[in-house]
Amino acid sequence: MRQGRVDIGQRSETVHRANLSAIVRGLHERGPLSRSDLVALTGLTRSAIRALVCELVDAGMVIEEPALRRGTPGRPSPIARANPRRAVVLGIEIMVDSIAAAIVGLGGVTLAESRLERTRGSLSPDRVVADITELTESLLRRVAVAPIGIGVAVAGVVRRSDGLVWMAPNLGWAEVALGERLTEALGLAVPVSIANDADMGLLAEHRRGAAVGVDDVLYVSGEVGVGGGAIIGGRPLMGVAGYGGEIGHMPVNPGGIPCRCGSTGCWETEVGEGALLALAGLPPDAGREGVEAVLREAAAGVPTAAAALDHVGRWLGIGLAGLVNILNPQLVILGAMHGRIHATVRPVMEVELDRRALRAPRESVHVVAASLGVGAPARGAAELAFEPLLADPAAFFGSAALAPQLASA
Amino acid sequence: MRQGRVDIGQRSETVHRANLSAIVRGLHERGPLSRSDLVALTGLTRSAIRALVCELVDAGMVIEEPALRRGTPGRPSPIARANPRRAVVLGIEIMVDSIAAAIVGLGGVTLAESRLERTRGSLSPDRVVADITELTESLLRRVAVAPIGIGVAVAGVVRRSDGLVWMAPNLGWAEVALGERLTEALGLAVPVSIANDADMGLLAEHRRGAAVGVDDVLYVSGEVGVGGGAIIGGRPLMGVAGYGGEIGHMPVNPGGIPCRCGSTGCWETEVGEGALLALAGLPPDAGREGVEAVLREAAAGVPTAAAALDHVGRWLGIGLAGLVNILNPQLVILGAMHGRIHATVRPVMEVELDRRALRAPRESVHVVAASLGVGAPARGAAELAFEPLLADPAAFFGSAALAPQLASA
DNA sequence: ACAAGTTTGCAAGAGAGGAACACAAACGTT
DNA sequence: AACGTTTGTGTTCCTCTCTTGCAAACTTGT
Repeated sequence: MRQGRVDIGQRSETVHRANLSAIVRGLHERGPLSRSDLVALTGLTRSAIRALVCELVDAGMVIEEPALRRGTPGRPSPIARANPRRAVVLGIEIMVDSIAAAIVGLGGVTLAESRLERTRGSLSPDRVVADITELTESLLRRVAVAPIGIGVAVAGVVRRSDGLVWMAPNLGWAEVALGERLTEALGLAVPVSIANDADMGLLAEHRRGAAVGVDDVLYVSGEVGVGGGAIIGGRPLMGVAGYGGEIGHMPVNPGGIPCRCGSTGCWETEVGEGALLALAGLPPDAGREGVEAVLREAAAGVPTAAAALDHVGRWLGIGLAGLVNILNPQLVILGAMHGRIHATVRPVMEVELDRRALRAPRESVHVVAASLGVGAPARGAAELAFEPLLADPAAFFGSAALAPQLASA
Repeated sequence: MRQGRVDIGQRSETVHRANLSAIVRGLHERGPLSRSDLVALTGLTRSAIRALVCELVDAGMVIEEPALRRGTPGRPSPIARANPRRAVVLGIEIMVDSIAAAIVGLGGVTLAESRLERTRGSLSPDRVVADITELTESLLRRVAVAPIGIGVAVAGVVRRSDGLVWMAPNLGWAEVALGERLTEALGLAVPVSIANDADMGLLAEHRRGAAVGVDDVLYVSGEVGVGGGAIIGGRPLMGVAGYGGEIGHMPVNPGGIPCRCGSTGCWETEVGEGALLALAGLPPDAGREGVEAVLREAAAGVPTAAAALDHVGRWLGIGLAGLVNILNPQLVILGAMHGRIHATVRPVMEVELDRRALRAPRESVHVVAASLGVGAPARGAAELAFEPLLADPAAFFGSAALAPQLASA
């Protein structure tokens, strides 16, 4: 009767699950909360909160601390806090020039992290999988807690369902079954979720950065390519297969420069790192240092550098205008290269935005630079890996996370 | 304690509400279902379904019919069907050249409808409100049932929260408080929801048309302007203020033709009705008949007409490629003018789409013409007006909809 | 020390769906 | 025409979960 599909009917058990979820999610996302805070957050009664919190304490998910006097009248309310060592996840990022991994505990605490710098273009799937295995095993040895999930952010177009990396031009990958390969290589019997790096950068900003509490956010992250992600109505924009958010390849100038995707005049050809470096007369492989050099030169009054930034800023505004009209976000976050040039190009960008976005959506949007720096995708990937636990904490009551069960050990 | 905000905590009452909602929504969207269908749909037990259906029958929302033999073994299951006269809504559309209203009953049956043709540009807010009042009162007199909600689709940029029409260039409106004015003029003590016409056309297609069961849909509807809407992950893309979906004003050719929005090279300037007519050498006010003339001429081999369609088709593909990359929809529905020219321009459109959309999202998308014709926005508006009832049927158990309570009467 | 205000803890109560059983109706076979 | 099989209803009792109401605990301010 109850086949694989989602049953929309609800039962008392569903209620309990949802309420446990609300508490754990609240503690994970907002930090420690008193019981009365939880009453206010959920709208449940004190008795219900008491029972639920006790259940979570018994399961080890939550630690309750005696109380603390806040100078307000009334009996002080005990503080509940997520137990970071009761459930940890592994957040991994595979970027163009580095690979990083972090172990994050419930509540969002980073317990350990490590990064390998790599030169661009030298990242074969085999090598990456080997690097990640090594990073991961050393981190897990250090922390000695078995993770409940693994999230991976990768700079490419990813099918969410099975973690197939359809295309990652900057890594030179095509159709790499990264999900399968990592599951096998790590040998940990937990789910591995693969996602796009920009989507994960956005998730990190939404949980821990500039977009906390904002339900309609657009994220633009320009590294070698221009990636992006969006949160619409509080939920990540994924699309039917999880390929959504590839804003770098929207045509903004169809008669323009050929793009490596096969089209011409994609946004990426006008606002990508390559465009900025080329206009500034720097070699295309100058990378992040090249961008810094352009910013320095422009500040020093070098005309080509200033013109390059002007061009990129202008086209940034043009593309954002379209996206603002389509998505009506409350916030636009510029990450990576675009975050770094934001302060400089802001005036020209806003000229185009003012001119080309419809007045109504224009007035409801703010554009800011990302607040999290390097490592944001890994943190977002960790949040992704936490999602099953946050959605149904009771499903994890049984698993004793404290016994490390490494693949090699 | 339980202030205005949404409490995320659940209680047994929530479960009951959700289950009633699932049943009513199922009957409304899918048509009559047997009790055992409802068991399969919800995953609840027979006992629970029985109790819930009986409750709905007692409230008059649902009519249960004896059974009917279907030639399958087993005891026949009684058929539950939504009672169309127990709850009706008013769906209204304000388009460039006509105003229409329909009374739709629970289950999606149109009980009465009426349309006023108007010449373009002659639609002042006062006149429109008066026309709607008249249309509505005559329909309500005919049906003699008081509506539980009113939905209005209007060809303009609308703020959902209060029904402010921020801008409707084709009607010549700016900042018209349509929600307030209609609430007052109609004098019915029920909520009036205003929305964009394309969003409502899409909602109609999603509930009753080509997009039934599809959770990621993009809708493009070109009339005088080019409007659009999207459903992402099963939910309408609204954005922070409900302005989302204004795809007509994404810049696709920033050095191109000035757009009436103040920008240049908006998609609308390349694929709007105005562009087609101008390229075909017809006057800009030739309207829908002009488009038909262009299609006829092209079929007859007139070069300018063919070239005009080629241009529009090509740019249609270019813009769709960007949108497909951004949203990764499963289905693109072309409504209004774009639905009519779809069959003709399909080849060139697909050339651009194949070339400019990334392979992964391109392969997961189908482009089709709208399946609902004239009147789709009004049907969508009716669905919008039903939403509160579908979300919480029990809240409407008290109200006796059968006593007509007209404004004038 | 006392009053006021807030929160905890506990026990009883109410709402809602689940499980199991008996029974009913239709189909196909013998 | 009688049989068993299948599918589904109706009913009763049970379990789960949150709410209600009351007394006690704790802090602040007078």
